Amino acid sequence: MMELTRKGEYAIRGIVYLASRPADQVCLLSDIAAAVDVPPTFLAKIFQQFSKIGLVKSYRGTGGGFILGRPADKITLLDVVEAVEGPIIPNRCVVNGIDCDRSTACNVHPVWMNVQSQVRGILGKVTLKDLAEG
Amino acid sequence: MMELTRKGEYAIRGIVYLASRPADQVCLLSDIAAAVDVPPTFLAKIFQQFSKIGLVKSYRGTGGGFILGRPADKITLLDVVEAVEGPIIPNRCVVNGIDCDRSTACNVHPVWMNVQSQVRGILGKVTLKDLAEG
DNA sequence: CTCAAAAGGACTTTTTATGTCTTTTTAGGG
DNA sequence: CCCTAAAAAGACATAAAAAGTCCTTTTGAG
Ligand code: SF4
Ligand code: SF4
Repeated sequence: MMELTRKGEYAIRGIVYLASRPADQVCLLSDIAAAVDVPPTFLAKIFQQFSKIGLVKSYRGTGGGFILGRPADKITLLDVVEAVEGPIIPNRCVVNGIDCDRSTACNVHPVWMNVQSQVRGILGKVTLKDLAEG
Repeated sequence: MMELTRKGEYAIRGIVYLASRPADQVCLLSDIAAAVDVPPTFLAKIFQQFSKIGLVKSYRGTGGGFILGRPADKITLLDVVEAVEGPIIPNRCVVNGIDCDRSTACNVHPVWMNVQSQVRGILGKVTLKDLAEG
């Protein structure tokens, strides 16, 4: 259970690679895709999602490509994962507001809240800078 | 991401209910299913899985049903979840032996190992006894 | 022998994951 | 202004997993 999808794995590989390049250098999607071994059309979709929420900045047309949307130490693994996979939700009932009718009396509920909190804590402390360097 | 499937949720509800009953009382699957609001045929499959690995003990024929396979404080939430959902695997590369060719040089890899370890730690410390009582 | 209950296996349906393809927009350079 | 490069957008296509149903078989008590 709890398995990251390929989309998530590809997303991480792609943006970590981008973070490993000189910060001011615009990278072609096709180059990134080749470097991290991901189908280019699929990676394109992923980077479109990144672009919408500002994780990367895109330039169109000749000489276009991608750069990070902010410094690598200001983007966490949690940002990246949640961008493409949605929020970290170990169980439906941890979604704010939308909880099952049992949640008040349920002893399992707090366990999932705890899992969510711990996982978010771990992923939120790792930045692209950490991942791109050694 | 990391969402428990319905099967997992149903599994927990079912076995927690069983743990809340007197330990020596054989419970009908149909009663459990009704009590926790799960399709009986689906819950049957789940309890068959439990039975195979000894989480519950089953009795067939007239007067048959299910009881826990061992005391409620010796069954953890991790046991239950892994029984029906398989091992806790945040990413493919954390499976022992089966790792991607990048794993040695990959900085993300240890993060997933950490996530796996934390989640297993949390779920492994919660027993059915904890969940069945208050 | 009969009835009750779980076990097993074959199916079906729905949803999610994993892509591809085509067209459109944007931008730079001659 | 035109041509070309590159990302954005949207419509598909295919495959796999999730979620459940149905039918038959085994087992056991009375
Ligand atoms: S029964 Fe408990 S753990 Fe399950 S969805 Fe409801 S509140 Fe959450
Ligand atoms: S690239 Fe790193 S995180 Fe991704 S599967 Fe390989 S070892 Fe794991």
